[in-house]
Amino acid sequence: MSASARPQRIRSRLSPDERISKILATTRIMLSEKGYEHLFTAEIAERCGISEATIFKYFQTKRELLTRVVEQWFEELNTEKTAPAKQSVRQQLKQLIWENFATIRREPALSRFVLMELRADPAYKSMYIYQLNRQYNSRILRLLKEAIASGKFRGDVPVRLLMNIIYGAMEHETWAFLRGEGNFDAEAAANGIAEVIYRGMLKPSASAKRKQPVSDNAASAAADKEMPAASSRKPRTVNRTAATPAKRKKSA
Amino acid sequence: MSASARPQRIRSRLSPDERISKILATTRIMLSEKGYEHLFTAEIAERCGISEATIFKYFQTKRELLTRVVEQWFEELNTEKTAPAKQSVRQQLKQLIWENFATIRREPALSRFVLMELRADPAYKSMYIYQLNRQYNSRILRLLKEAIASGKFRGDVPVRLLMNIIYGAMEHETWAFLRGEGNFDAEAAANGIAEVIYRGMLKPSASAKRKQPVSDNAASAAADKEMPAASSRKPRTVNRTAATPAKRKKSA
DNA sequence: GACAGTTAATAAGTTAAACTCACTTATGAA
DNA sequence: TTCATAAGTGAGTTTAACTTATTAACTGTC
Repeated sequence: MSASARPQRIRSRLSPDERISKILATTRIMLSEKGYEHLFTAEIAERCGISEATIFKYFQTKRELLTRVVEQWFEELNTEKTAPAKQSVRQQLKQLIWENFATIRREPALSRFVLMELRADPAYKSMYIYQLNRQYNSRILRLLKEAIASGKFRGDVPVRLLMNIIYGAMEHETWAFLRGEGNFDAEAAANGIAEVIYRGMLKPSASAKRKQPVSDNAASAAADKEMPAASSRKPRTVNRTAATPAKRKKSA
Repeated sequence: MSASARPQRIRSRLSPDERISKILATTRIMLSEKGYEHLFTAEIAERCGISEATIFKYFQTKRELLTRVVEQWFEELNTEKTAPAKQSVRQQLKQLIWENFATIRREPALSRFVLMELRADPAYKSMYIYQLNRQYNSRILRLLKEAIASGKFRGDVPVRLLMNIIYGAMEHETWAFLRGEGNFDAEAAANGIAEVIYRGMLKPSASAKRKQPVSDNAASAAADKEMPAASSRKPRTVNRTAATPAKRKKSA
């Protein structure tokens, strides 16, 4: 076999931007497939059809590469705005929580990486991903602030605490799923969380409208209209990526 | 200097139990000092005055060693029971949450390890630490169940969800601290979480006792009486330690 | 269409830290 | 005193992230 056997190095030689895109895209797919702890730079390189050294030409560390992947993901998420749909606060809250669950379900590996690795990073708050995360959370934040400002919600609980309750609850509802223990009921969970928060925050005076029907199924399906503008707050002076390398990185 | 210079190998040669105890104790101290990502088996060995190989004689992996450390910690925590103090549900809830915060503050590094590493382990639910964690949580769980059973709390929200809300909230309130960004206000956070949960769960009918004074400071200081027995549920068929090695562990 | 300068890409390393194994030696029982 | 047992270790191996010296693909110039 092999008539004209020339090993012929058909090296592709892309522009940095193209190469970086390709590495990021491949990494994202592989991260979803294998999960963080089973993802190796050597394999990423192989799948990209390049050498490992090339990856490290464009990314200082493996961690930086993964962080960039997650940043891209969040940028996507922050683009696809959903409808603010004139609903009750109660329904909006549930809807936003449900959407958050949907995001986690769509990308378990990426979510896991954020929760496990990035959030615990000592430099987290100075990372770009922190800003992106804030932006992602801003819809719920705005809803809560408005509900308080308008007098529907009580003013004696800090919004920050409310956010922590809501996001903490979502994460906890989600851990078994992220561990690979099967699906979770986003509908029920979103409803439950929204319910407790809503009832816990409703102003006593506002309970003229007594005994609302607590059930509220359906209303899932993520809508996709535009939102005014409002949330185009730019990251302040934040390192794009660049956090603690934490691992190795000798001779810095 | 050095009159009778004899290198003299004063090898200690302890019994397995003693050696294991010493390694565990040393590891716990070092984990608190350095944190998980900067803790190396070589250093642990050095501080124990033994060779690295000895550590691996008694612990299959570094992860197993750390897991054992955390198990011991939880066993301690589950022993030091605090007073059930006949207080209102609202006050008990706050108190228990506050105690949980106090535990995290006392051992940030151990807490971080549990939250970051163990909880995300695919085998988490079959690990001994999962049982210990359940036992640790059982006080809040019991409180909630009783509040529901007695009719004080509504019955339309699953206790599991309530637990997730409470523990999720605590974790989120705690992350900045665990990242090393300074202290947190356990008093305020415990009060806020208890407040939202309590109001969110209170049965409408029970609001005859209208407008309770919401403030409720002090009441911190962990008491330390005994509790009946009640929570001596044995771990079912659960591996002591033994989870996914996840890293290395070749030629298994 | 040869030449040179630039820079994408890589082969062949190095390093760190978890883990292994063949061997050594303290100890206690006979 | 001897010897079996098992605690302990020195000197590895392995793996996967990261480095560096070098090669060669492309670009513009004449």
